[in-house]
Amino acid sequence: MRNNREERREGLRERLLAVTTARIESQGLSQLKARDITAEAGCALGALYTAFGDMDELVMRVNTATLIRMRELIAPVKGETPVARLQAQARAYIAFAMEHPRLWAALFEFQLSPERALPDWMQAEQEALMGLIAGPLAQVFPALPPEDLLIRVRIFFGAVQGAVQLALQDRFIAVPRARLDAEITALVEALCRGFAS
Amino acid sequence: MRNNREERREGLRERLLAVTTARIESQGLSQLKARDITAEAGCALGALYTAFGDMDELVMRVNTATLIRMRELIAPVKGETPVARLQAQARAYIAFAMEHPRLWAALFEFQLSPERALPDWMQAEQEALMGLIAGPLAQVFPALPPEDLLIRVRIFFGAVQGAVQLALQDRFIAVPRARLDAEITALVEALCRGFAS
DNA sequence: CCACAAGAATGAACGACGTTCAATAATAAA
DNA sequence: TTTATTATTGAACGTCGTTCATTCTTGTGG
Repeated sequence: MRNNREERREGLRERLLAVTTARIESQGLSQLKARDITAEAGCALGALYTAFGDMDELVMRVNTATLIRMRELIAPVKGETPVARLQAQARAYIAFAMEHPRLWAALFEFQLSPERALPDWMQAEQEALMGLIAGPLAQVFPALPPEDLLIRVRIFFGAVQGAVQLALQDRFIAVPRARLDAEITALVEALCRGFAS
Repeated sequence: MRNNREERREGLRERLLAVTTARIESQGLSQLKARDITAEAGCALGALYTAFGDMDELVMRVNTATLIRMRELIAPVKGETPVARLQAQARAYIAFAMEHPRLWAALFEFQLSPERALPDWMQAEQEALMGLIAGPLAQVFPALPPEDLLIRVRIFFGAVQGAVQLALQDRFIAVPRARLDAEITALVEALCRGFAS
């Protein structure tokens, strides 16, 4: 049975992914150890390397799954206007970040070795997430050529992401949820109104 | 001679700081090793721990020095209006980030263990850097109460920082320097005009 | 049902890392 | 010069990710 083999292999992969996701969510990326993961998953240390190339790949699989979860949350968000839609999307982003702070933090705490290439499947998901705001942004800036829109999307996404990150992980100035929502909503409004279309 | 002792001790500290700074700048934070640093500084491995508590403290000293360098570059920047000044400050920030990309990246790549407190001297320098934009921002938003201004400063700083970071470290969409300057200048303009004062 | 080849799982071993500390060397005091 | 104090040293330690010879399991042909 070829089937049986691949099923077992896939089962191990899924168990490892689930355990790793749970451990990142409960203790953070920095506390992640291969020995803890395999012990909790009920397999040998070396088994991890039969399912994934290395720890980096495992973490990137978890992060990609996180990006997918975020995309599935943000994609259906609607709005009466393109701007209202972008604002609602930003609030959905905040909601996820506050609900799963360590999973969300792992997205940027993880640093791939500089010489290694980002896997296609992760790059694709990053672009898919950014693609969610490309549509509304194209409506807000109808005169912008496609290649300029790519840059604008990144500036926009980076601005929202950076503001949320600084607000949420600042240890000294606690920003209440409602206040953060209001600030980021205003931020999106400002970006849409203020940029040259 | 008490003097002689402290001088030697301080000399070692400065040599280690200089070597660490140079190594971060040339190879990045991820390639930093205690053995390399002490070998290049001409001291024993253990000597590092007579000068600094651990590697984290050494890196935070370098990062704090980087924050100081940035502040010294940004502080004298003037502008005809508060908004123009903020824009010029943002461009100075970009200039530093592009001139010293790995030193700049080390500022957010470094992650202090969650249970450890950020040292006062680093927190103070972070606040000093943010304080540079508090003045102009207070002029732009004169009606904002002081405690709300603290939050606004963080949203503002985070947005610029996030946009620059995503633009500079994106491996697929290269944003030319002139274009980044223009985008961030527009971003600052939009933030100042768009937010409720 | 058995024997056997192919593949998967195992965990001891490896090398690299940050950190520690008993031993040594250097320095100031007597 | 002798002695007490302090600074420096680098071997050793514990922990980590990763590898790989060995063992066990599984699917197949007689």
